[in-house]
Order: sequence, then structure tokens, then C-alpha cells
Amino acid sequence: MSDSEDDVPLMQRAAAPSAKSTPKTAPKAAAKPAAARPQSNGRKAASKKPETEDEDDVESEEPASSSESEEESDSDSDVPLASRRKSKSPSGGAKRKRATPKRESASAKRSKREPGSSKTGQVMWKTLRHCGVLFPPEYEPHGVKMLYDGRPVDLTPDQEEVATMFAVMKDTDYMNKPIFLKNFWDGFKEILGRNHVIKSLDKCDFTPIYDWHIAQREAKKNMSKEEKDRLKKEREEKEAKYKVAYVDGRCEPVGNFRVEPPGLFRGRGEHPKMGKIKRRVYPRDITINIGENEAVPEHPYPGQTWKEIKHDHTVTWLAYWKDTISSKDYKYVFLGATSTFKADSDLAKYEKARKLKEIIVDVRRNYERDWDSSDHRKRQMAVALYFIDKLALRAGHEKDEDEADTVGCCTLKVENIEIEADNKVKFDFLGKDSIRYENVVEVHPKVYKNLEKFRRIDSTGKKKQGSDQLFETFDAQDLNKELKNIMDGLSVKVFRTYNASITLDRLLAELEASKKGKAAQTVDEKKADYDIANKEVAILCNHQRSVPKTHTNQMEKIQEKLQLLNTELKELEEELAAAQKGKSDKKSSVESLQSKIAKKKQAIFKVELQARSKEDLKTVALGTSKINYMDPRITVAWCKRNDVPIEKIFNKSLLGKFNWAMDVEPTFRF
DNA sequence: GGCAAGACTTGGGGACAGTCAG
DNA sequence: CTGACTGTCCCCAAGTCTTGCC
Repeated sequence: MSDSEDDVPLMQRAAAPSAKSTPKTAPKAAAKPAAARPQSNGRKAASKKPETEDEDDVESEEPASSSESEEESDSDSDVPLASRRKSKSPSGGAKRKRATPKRESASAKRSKREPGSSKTGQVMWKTLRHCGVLFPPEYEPHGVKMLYDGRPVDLTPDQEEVATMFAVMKDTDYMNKPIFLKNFWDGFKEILGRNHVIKSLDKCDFTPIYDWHIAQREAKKNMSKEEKDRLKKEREEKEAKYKVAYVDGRCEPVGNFRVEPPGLFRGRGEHPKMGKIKRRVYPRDITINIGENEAVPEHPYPGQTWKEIKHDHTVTWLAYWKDTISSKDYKYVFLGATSTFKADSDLAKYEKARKLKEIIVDVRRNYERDWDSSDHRKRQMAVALYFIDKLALRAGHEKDEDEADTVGCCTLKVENIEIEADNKVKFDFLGKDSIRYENVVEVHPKVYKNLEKFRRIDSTGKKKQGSDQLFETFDAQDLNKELKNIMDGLSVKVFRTYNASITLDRLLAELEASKKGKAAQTVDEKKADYDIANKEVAILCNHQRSVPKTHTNQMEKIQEKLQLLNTELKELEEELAAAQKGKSDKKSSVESLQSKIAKKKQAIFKVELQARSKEDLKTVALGTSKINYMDPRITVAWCKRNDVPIEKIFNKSLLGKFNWAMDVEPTFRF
């Protein structure tokens, strides 16, 4: 376990069994990948409204026109995307023709709802009945006073509530983020009102509230079992009716029926809005979707009415409200993962990926051909699609100034890739959730050539900066539009699904083949094989997790245990040797010693395996690909072929979610 | 025809509950 | 029996992608 590998990016560890952690997100302030921190790239700077002083509470103005134009500097063909923003005329012309309207086909087979395409305006349900949403309890003031300048301060319940939100975050990393502190202070200041004694955050001391919070938590922990059980039962009774909805008469689970409680916004990465106050959501904020003939759900706020009652049969949500942090975001209440809606669309997703498999050879041939195109845009798109296909990158849509600065394939910046020797290219950027993607890949020489150029100059021959777009001639939407021409319903993310699933399928098959004729494996060994394949997929998709806080500790413990076991083994062996020298009436003790030794060895083997896998997986998250990317039918079929109980691989909720896949034939291949 | 609203999937982390070893 | 560890579920943020509308 040398530490030397600690910097090896996840991607490159696929083959190296004992590789070590990789810095997962950009390390806090320190060593950010040079790539990651752009400054103004000019790209969209223009079109964002200047962060109004957080329009206090209620709407007041819709997001309305967030589209100021300006920019528009002249020359708009060949304009770098920055200015294309507005006028999208594809510079290179290249009239693409419209995707074939799939409307027809969709509504044609209406009777058996086409899975997952609620979007085409088709009917998703005939009757819909549910009890709405569950509101969090109202705030109960605790009366504990924070200090200002060393002196206790009286706060109104509203103020105290906000102070408490902040106080309880004391030992999080957010306390070290200036943006968080500033945003919080702006919100707190406003709630305090103009003439409050509290004038600055610096002199605030929230410790009394924090201590109170800790004490509360402690008290809760120390409640008697009976008390806990009683509370739990009460809670469950209150929640029961929200947990299900009736769709066309069928009882279906509701996913997130709870309204989000107020709190401080915790964005990921360097989110410009972190620390803002997420205000309480009331019935007047919430739109309910329900059948025409059903009772309107009740709520605990007598003076209020729901914002709106809708009967929209073309969507699957039960309720939604506008996010209080970002006015262009919505929060939805959907059915749970085991519902028919979700199962149908899950199946549709994988079937689409399998359709891609049918034509992938052509797709590849086409983009490979386009690497030589005289059309600059075409060439760029072909390279981008190559990355998406080969590396399973996300599309990468445009982002606003008021979101964390992360990228995907189409939004890669020049500084996110480096050209190395031997056709190698190094990627280094922050992707979704500000998770760092670091990978060195050998690419096709033609791609390499193209990249050298894309990094240096744009389509008009103008020199590029590090913060400029690598692909300045198109965006994710443009690319998706092209994909529609290739295959009905094809989009960038289908490639990710396809690649994950096909990889799992291939690896499992290879492992099976390699074990043919060898000694039979135990179920645990087979499961270990599965995990190896799973891990490979997770690495492909860059599904990382942070090293568990207790990891080092745990590893040390395991090592200690291992040492102990080894010592014991040695002792046993010595005893055995002694016994064997002794007289024959010690026969029984010899046998018992031998069996003890065998057991001990087994125990050691098991612990070693555990240690290895723990170390190996400390930065890899297997769950995400299992839940979202790998066709469950591959897994089910593999289990059937290999006599592995499916419960070994899928936990209870996965079993429920993938119920639709359980009947698959053992011979199923993706 | 293009943008943004709207709807749905994907994502990591943390709380909590269940389990296991000592 | 208890405290540490592990596996699950929930939370809600952050993506993707399509349609609806101007």
C-alpha cells in the first residue's frame, strides 16, 4: 500500500488493482487543477441579470426576460459561441434537416402507453388520486440566545430560526467559504431588519445555539427504546397516507412526498449561491396535479389555498413548486422508483441503448469519416462524439453565471485538455457535482491532430485562450439534434447508458469464459467477479466517492487484526509441530489443531480480501452505475446462468426497482 | 427557429437502522 | 450487550433533454 499512487486518477486505475485514492473534487482551496478555474470566458457573461438583491421572498417578477442580448458583436458567422448565444445561425451552414417527427409513432401505440415518453404530450394516466404533500413542522423557538459582541441578543422566532440554521452548520466546511458566509449574512441581515444591534457576522457567536443543538441530538439519542418506537410509530401513522397514490386504480408508491424544510442552501463545489436562505414553502407555493374527479388534498394551513390545482394527464408529477433559491428551477413530487411510470421509462431507456448498439458500427464509421471533413463544425462534432462514445462523457450544456462552474463534453475549455506525446491527451476538468475528471487517453491520430488545432485557433483562425471553448462551433443541443438524424430518440446520454451496459455485459461474459473448466467458484467469489466488472463500469463513468472519514482508522484496525491472526496461526503451527513429535495418543489433538489451523487460514484469507477490496474501492462508488446505467437484465441473466441468488447483487430497493427485469432468459445478452 | 420553461434522470452525501464482533 | 461498522434510504442538488411558445 504505497502512498505513491495517491494521485492516480480514478480512470487510470482500472487495471491497477491496488491503486489509491484520487483527489475527488478539486481540493478545497488548494491545488485546483489549473484547468478548473476559469475566469470570465466571455462566454455567457453577458446574458445574466446582475444578481438582483435576491428579490426578497415572493416572486415579484418572473424569471421573465433573463435574456438581454447585447453581445452580438457583429460578425456572426464564425462567431465563437460566446456571441452565438443569441443568434444561433450555424456558421458553417450545413443545413441539417429536421429530426423525423416521432410524434406519430408515439401516439400511434397509445393504448399501451409508450414507456417514458410523457413529453410528447401523450396521456400518462386516466385517473390519479393522492393526498398531496406532507409539510415539515412549523418552527418551534428554543429561546437560546446567541451572542453579539459577547452579549446575549434577543431574536424573534423568525430570526432565531435562521440563526439556528447557521449555528448547526458550525462544523461543516461551509464555514470556511467566504461566499457561503456572505450569502448567509446578506439573508440574515435582511431578516434582522435595518436597525438591529447585530451589525456584522464577525461579532456573532452562535455557540450557545450550537451547544443547544448538540444537547438536543444527544437527548434524542439517549431516549429509551420505547420512547423512540412510539415516536416512530406516530410519525409513520402521520405519513402513511402520503406514501401512496392511485394511478388508474393501481396503488403506486410516492417518491418524495415531503416538502423540503427551510434551511441554508448547500450547493456543491464553488456554488455562487451557497449559504442563501431557502425559505419555507407553503401551500400557496404548490401546484397539485390530480384527477378531475378526485378530492383536492388537504393541508394544515387554514387561511391558504394551493397555488393551483391541475389535471394534466400528460405528466407524471403529483405536485411541484418553484425552487426558492433559483427561480428557474422546480421541485417535483414524483412516484417512487418502483412505480409503473418509472419502470416503464427504465425499460425504454435500456431498449433505446440496445437500439444504439445495433447501429453503433455505422455511427462510429461516420464520425471517423468526419474527422477529415472540410467543414470545421462537422469535424468538431465528430471529435466530441468520439469522446462521448469512447469516454462516456456527459453532454455538457450551457450553464449560468450563478451556478457552479462545471463542464461536460460540449463545454470543455481549451485548458481542460492537454496534448501529450504519443497521441495521448490529458483531460482535467470538473464535471457534474464538481467531481473532478482526470484521465489520460490515447486517441486516434486524426483526433489528436484535430485537437491540436481546436486548442490553438477557432474556425476563423483566431487564436484561442485557455478559457475559450474547445468546441466553439456547436453546443449540446446542436449535437443532440444531429443525433436525432442518426436514430430516433438518440441523444448524448444514450451513449453513456449503452457503454456502461455493454461493458458490464462484456466483462461478465469474459469472466465466465475464463472460469470455464476451472474449479467451481463459491458464490462469494462469483460476487467478487461481478464487483470487479461493476467497478470497471463505475470507473468508466467516473463515479467517485470521497474516502470515508474512518477509512484510515478502519484499515489500521484490519491490519492489526491480520497481525493478530497471523500470530495465532504461528502459535497453532508450533503447537502442532510439538504435538506431532509427541506420542500417538495425542492424535486427536493433532487433528483438532490441524482443523484449527485450516480455519485460521481461511479467516486470514477473508480478512485479506476484505482489506484489499476496501482499499480498492475507497474512492469508487459502485451504486450509481447499478442504479442508473447497467441494464438489470444483464445482471439477472448472469445470476441465473451462474446460480447466484439475485439478492446477492441487488438489495431490496433495487429488487423492487428492477422487478420488470426479473423474468429475463438466462441467455439474455445486452 | 431558437430559447427557455418544464419535466424527468442522475448523483453524492449523510442520517439512520440493522448487524456483527468483541 | 454494546459500540463500531455497514448497508439502506432519504435528501435534494445538478444534470439532461424535449416541447411549447414567441
